[in-house]
Amino acid sequence: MKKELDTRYDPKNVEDRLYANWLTAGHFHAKVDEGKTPYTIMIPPPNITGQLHIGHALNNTLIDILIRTKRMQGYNALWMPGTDHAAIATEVKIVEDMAKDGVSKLDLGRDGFMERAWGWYDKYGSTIINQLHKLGCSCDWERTRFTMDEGLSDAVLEVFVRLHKKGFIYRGERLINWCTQCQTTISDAEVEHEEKQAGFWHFKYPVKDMPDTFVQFATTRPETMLGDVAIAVNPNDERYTHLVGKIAIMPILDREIPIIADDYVKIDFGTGMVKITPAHDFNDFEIGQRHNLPLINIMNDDGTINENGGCYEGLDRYDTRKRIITEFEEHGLFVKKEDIVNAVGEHDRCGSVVEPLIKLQWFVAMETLAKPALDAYRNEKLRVVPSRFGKVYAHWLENIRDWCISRQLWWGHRIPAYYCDCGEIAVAKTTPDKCSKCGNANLVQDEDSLDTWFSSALWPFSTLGWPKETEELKYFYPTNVLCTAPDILFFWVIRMVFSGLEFTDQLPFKDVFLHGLVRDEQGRKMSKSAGNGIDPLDYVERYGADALRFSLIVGNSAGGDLRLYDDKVEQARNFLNKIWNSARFIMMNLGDTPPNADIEDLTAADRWIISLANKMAADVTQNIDNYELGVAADKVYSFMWDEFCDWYIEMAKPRLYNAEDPTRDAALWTLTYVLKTGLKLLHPFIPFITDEIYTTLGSDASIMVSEWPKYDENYNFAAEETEIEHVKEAVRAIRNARANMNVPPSRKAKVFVVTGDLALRDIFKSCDKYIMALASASEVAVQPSKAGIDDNAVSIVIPSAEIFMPFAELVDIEKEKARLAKEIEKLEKEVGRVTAKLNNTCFTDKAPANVVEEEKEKERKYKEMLAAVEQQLRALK
RNA sequence: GGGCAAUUAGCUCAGCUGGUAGAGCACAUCCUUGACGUGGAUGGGGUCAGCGGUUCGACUCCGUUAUUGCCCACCA
Repeated sequence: MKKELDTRYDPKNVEDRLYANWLTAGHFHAKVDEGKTPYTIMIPPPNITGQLHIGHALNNTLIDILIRTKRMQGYNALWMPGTDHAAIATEVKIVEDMAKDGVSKLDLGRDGFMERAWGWYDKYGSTIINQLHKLGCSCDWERTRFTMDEGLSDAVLEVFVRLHKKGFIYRGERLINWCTQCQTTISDAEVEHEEKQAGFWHFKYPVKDMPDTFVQFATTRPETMLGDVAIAVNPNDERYTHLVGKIAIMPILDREIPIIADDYVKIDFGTGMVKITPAHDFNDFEIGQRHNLPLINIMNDDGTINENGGCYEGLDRYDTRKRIITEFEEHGLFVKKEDIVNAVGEHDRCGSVVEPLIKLQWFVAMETLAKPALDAYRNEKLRVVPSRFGKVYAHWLENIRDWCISRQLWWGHRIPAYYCDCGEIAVAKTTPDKCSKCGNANLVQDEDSLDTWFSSALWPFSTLGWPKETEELKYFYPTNVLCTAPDILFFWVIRMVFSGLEFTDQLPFKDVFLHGLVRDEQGRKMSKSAGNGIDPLDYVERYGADALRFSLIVGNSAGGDLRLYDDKVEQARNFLNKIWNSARFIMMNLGDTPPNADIEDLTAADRWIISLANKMAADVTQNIDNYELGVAADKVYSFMWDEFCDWYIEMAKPRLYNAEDPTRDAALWTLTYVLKTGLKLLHPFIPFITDEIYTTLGSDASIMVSEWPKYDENYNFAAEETEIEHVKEAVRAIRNARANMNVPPSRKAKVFVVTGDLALRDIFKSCDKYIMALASASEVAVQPSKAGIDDNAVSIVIPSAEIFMPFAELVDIEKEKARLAKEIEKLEKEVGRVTAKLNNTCFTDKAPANVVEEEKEKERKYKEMLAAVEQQLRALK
């Protein structure tokens, strides 16, 4: 049944309706099916705290393109969705929310807090997931998982216990990064270093029993002097050899500290003397270990000074800094302040300055685990796209340090360690009945929870049921590709790789496909604080999901950042409208029965466009396989708009408008066939409009379960491709000449096409109606010579022919002469260039034969054209 | 301090394995032709950042400089 479409495409009438249809039809759901090859992608689980932002939109559009393509190609495509509990990010939000009600964590207690947190989860946990529907994401929603699900939590416990058993998880007192704001430890990856202007204060300490002798040093953190336990110099520093072994006095506390020698100290930096504070600096910690120095912790968890700071106890760290400087000044022990640029570690969540503190924490020993992850990359088992990020991946693994996994938070997986009064620690998935050593039944579980990335590291297999050996796990795992932004390469990607290798003996994915950041029109990073964030749903509202998706993809390369703004989305919207109208046009001309045509019935134009579509299908498929999605989108875009709409449809019109035309059905068949091919290739990018058109065209089933176009040698028409190129060339030349003379399209002209080549004459004759339709010609005469053509006719030379248009009354002879002269100049230049190249024996000797042959052909052609134009110029009176 | 990118038309960006540069927007002229003015036709505009090198030939490979951006890093 023939249907009419509106003149404009309105996504509002389409998107929600189709999405509901897809859900009802169950097209997103992937079941284990040994008869099909699985293709799996795990969603990078969004935090339950947030709203969908433009980065999610890009990420999930990319994934959806891959998934939809593979699904159409016949793979059993599973896109597993889910969310991340995002320990600290969520806990901070919940605490803020509680504060509005005047309630604190301590008020509620652990159980009360968790209850409230789950309430938060119930309320907001699905926000982003639901917003993904709007984008058209074809996730298998029936399989939605959450990192704190029962199954995933079980996986976390299993992993913790196994790693502990193997000795990879240990508990120890180490220097860790402490956030005084969030009051928790954080991992190295969570510390951001930013270069900032900082003070660099120089002080001196007196030396015991050596009047008028001082040790002078500098620090960016004077408050840590309260924890100084030594002064170090380089053992080869002759200036200070006599001081090594002596005792310096830390004046405020009257603490006696040794002067030691250590290679770490650089002789030529500063005074060559360094204060050593093992409890508050990573380097100093190591030096302390080497020299058996005590650890003096001077700081409370909230950043105030503790009892070890003498009279500074209770004072904030920065107030202490100021006071200490003043106090040293008063004692004449302050030397000077320098302004330097220094990289200070800040917590990536809250931005407050991180303090290295000594704490008893849980760690994962990384050295052994990292090795296979590194090997997988080096042996090219793991492919990183774009490849440059592979180096970043490798560099991180080569320099990896142990991973601090305990967090002083409640929202998360509680560490399965149980303490007995006797000192015994049990690590087990469930609370042990009694202590295995002393039999005491009163075991107390560790208060801390795990780093949020500990659970997301297991995501590719925990979501499929691991540690249970489910059939889903066997079938869908390992996944095919992990698609995400490079900023979580260290946090997440690397940890999934080593976890996968350790627990499943397989890489969790074969490819890592990394994309860039979405920026605003000025190229700034989008952020809430800058107020330049774009709500993707706003674009969906204004232009539709397809337009947003397409604007995020077209013209972008893998890993590259992209700017997004209205113009771009409008461009995409216009493209959708173009597609829509091409379909509308075709449907208007379609009869009640579907058009039918055999290959023999097809004209050159039909074969030409079919051949292009055929090649494009192969090209685009390859681009998608290589994650060159921007290139793929670009190719279909210009095919559909330039070749199909602007050329083919226009060529088909005269045939459609003539009911008697014997090739009318062939044209209709071709139009439908090529449109469908284009729609299919576009469907992964713009799922809604393509399905709407496809089904309106008469298909009962959604395009998303149709077959992906494949290259078909039967549809390769090389000869017709060049034939139509000749015709296009002629049309362009005529249009060009007419535009030059300002001849309106309404004024038709007779066109003479002159060529000595019989085959070319046949082509032009058979395509005369195209030239008439496309180049405003009233009549096309194809002939072997110029016989009968007025000398003053406008003449144009193209490689395949000479074209004449008798426009005598319109032609300004002088202008025409000038135009031809310019043409001659252009051709002479070409001839000169090609001839020079061919006269160069280096070129003819060394260049491949086909290249030389091509150049010779060009030379012949240009010379021929030049001669023709020269003759025309002479002919003008 | 290292590492990695980018530098192509006025603007935003494509350009795979080396063979005389492309798109969108903007601009100019024209067209209300029976799908679309969210359209069509034609045109102007680039020594592909600079300098060296490899090559018959380089936007494309190598080196180097400059500018910009990102990542990593315990120099007190």
